[in-house]
Amino acid sequence: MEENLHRVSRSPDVGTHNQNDSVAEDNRRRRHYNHHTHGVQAKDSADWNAVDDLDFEILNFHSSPSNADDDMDFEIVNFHSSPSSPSPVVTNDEPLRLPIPMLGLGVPNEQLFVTQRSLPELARGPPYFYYENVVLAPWETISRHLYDVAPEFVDSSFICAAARERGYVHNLPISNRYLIQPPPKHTIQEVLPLTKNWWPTWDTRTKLNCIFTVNASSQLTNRIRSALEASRGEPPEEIKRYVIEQCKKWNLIWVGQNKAVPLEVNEIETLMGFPIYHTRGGGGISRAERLKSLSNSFQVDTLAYHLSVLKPLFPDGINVLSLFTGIGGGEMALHRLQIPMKTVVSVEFSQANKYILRDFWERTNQKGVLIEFEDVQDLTKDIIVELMKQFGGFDIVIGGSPCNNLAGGNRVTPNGLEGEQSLMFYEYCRVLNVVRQTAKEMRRS
DNA sequence: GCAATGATGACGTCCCCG
DNA sequence: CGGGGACGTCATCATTGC
Repeated sequence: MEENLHRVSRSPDVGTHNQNDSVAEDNRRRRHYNHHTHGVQAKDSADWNAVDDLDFEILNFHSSPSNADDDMDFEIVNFHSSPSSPSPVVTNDEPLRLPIPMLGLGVPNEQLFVTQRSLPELARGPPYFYYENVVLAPWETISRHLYDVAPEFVDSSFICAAARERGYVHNLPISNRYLIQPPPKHTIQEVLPLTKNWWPTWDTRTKLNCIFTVNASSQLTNRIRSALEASRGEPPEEIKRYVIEQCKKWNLIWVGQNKAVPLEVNEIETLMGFPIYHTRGGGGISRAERLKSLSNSFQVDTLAYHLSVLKPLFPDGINVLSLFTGIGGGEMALHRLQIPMKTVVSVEFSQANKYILRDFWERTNQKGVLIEFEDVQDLTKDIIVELMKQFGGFDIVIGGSPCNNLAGGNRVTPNGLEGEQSLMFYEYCRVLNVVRQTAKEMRRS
């Protein structure tokens, strides 16, 4: 398989090691990074962004709500790349630091804004790429395979009512981003107003945790209700602690007196930025499949915020290569941004997800062409080149590769980036390289 | 009856923070 | 240093559907 080439070229020792060694290596590296996480976080993340020697301007806004125009007190901080790391390239020894809070290059209504960044030469210019994965992925390796572009780490709880910590590696412009309207509600109680009637005062949650594939059982709801009914009035601290713990663990919401239940499918659809019934796909898709597909999806508002910079660049529409499409979070973002999709070439293994995307495509009366592939390995170099000649090239390659072997919940096959599903990352790289290389050749001729 | 689908609970490790 | 949180997988029953 071709991704072996990537793996062998990754570093001299990996090809001969088994998976456990590779995981151990990643763990060792992560511990090493963790050692460096103390200190000024903003500076750290800026340094990691500083893949060449240009400085960064970070604006910290402290605007007072009364007279925001006059009283705007902002400081411009110039961070220089550390003299101890003269190499402009992200290497194994370069520490990975997660920004705290996880605001990426800035999100609406928050104080941190990075107004410009410099990309490595190889990463600059179209076609654009946008790659996503979980925050605990081995980003130093991922970044190295994506032209050394530093990931943008964003927690979607700054944009919607559910947490979703993700890293996004992309070469998009970053100025003049905007949210699609209407902006998502920021709290659980706003998104699900009926819960307000039943939400106990001692449950102080306003945000949901990350949405997973696993679902709480109805037994748990019964256990919680029994525990609360046993005490009339204010429950004792011990009961409260137990209930809160379970609510957080299973993302429960209050829908009745002492009734804490798991989220319904259409509630998750709303939280993830999809219209309700998006994953119904015209029927025939089980509830379990819908929940799983949703938990694996993009948060659409977050994605659209990043992609919004494309709107003025492609007034006539855009050609999209969508890898690991899933339920079409990228397509939904572009659709809600009203960026016409002239062509979408989609790669998706799951039959249910293909139904969902096809149903979305038809239901929203898309004028463009939708071409589907099942296996990313069918997207050979020849086929990619042929598609590009047919449509005049792709404008963006978008996708989040599988995280099964990287996710914290996986206790069976936590094999890291070389795991059976997660190594699909290297296929994203392969395809992206072909697309960017071919685009370069097409421009020359 | 049988197969397909749903429900349930057990399972470990990393990272961060207070 | 201990607690909480993270795009999950599997075997085992129970239920549904033909």
